[in-house]
Amino acid sequence: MLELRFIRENLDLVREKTARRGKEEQLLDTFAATDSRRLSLLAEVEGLKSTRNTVSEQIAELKKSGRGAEAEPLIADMRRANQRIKELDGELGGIEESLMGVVMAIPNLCHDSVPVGKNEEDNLQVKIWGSKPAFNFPPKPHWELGEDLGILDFERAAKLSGARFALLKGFAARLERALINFMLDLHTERHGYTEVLPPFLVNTPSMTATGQLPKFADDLFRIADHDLYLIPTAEVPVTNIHRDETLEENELPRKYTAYTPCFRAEAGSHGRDTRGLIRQHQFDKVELVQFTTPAQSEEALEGLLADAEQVLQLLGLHYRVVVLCSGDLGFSAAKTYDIEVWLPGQDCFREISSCSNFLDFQARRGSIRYRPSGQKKSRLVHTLNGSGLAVGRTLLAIMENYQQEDGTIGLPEVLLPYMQGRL
RNA sequence: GGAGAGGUGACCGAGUGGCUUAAGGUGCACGCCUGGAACGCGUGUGUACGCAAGUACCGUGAGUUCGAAUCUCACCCUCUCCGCCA
Repeated sequence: MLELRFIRENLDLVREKTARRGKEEQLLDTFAATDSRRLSLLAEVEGLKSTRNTVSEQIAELKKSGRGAEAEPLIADMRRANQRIKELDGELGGIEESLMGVVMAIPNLCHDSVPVGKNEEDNLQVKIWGSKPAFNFPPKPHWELGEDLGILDFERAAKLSGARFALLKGFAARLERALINFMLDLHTERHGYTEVLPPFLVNTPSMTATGQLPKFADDLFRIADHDLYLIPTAEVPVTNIHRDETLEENELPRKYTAYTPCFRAEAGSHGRDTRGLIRQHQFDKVELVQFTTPAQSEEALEGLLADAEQVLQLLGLHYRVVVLCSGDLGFSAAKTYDIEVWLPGQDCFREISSCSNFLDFQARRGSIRYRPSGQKKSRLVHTLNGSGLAVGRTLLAIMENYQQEDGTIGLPEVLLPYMQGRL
């Protein structure tokens, strides 16, 4: 969420930056009208309340000094004033609700280093690492490899749960677990993150702070009869650890890593990526989350990206980094790097990590602050997060990149300690 | 799920209708004192909205009242005991 006063004073800038994302410019007109209506209502009702407070004190004085009778006309006045206050408060409540609706729907401002563009075709490649592995046989997609080896079972998963679920067996299940441990060990031991294991169900305020609600409820699974949602990413519980808190400046940056399963309804993606592990309702992810001062966040994004890249480098997987253009940027993000891993079985790069700087957009929604050393006024922190990495996609990338002519799968050396040294 | 106790500022803790402008303490910041420190003394110490005056905020939401931290109702959370359970 952007600051109310900032939008009011920079209406054209916000309008222009929202337009760069290619959406919802008319929101800003609604904002302007609703905002000024709110301000005038506020002035009127606060004036009345101010009077009421003064008069109530007078009434107290009169009653105390035994002149209760003289208070009667004042009390009658206040009864009338309260009528009006009630009306205005009611109207104000309605206005504020719709204003909130508008402000919550305005996306973050994109960072000036973000290329302007319409969709993913305008994303800018900023780095490429490694090279495509050479095969002297036609490489297969992971679903064929997995079904042939009996380690990926989509049919039975469909029986259990439906489409977009997978049953991992034997080597695949073991490899999934190995990858989780490998990633967590790397980030905690070498990159300075603190490991956390958060709840996988969160409430509405948590989903609202990170930006999934109110706009994107359709993407979430909700628990019937409870104010609880299955998390679509560990970003939600981990960022919310410090919701409604004030941190000390010397505690920043704070870096957390968490393994969680992630649950996504994938509404609106019917027919896309229907085969294999690419797009599931449930998948595992190791997430990186950072809380920083405003001065630190730009550099922190580069660091977070490097931490995620390190996983692929150690696994020996060919990848590239793209910076998302304005039109492809997520709602809450000011800047996002996607890491895309090479998949020889499908002859393309696919997203395996998304690393974003949210500036104070989430911090304002969740009231996450820090106190600059020696100052009494607190400020909003900056939040960042990124996948480090999506575990399911890492698994399938290993399967496709390390496949052998006989249909078996090799292993990156760094995983051997996690796989008891063998398949 | 049942019974009981409780939720007040960064923290502890007082406060059952109007000098509460939330006492007192701890912590923290700044200043004085000191060769330097401790002790002591003094000052300050939240958030949101608003250009400001000001308004709102004592778990959340409704209500009663001229006036609510304080009274009423509902809900949420924490603790103890019981039941159930991995």
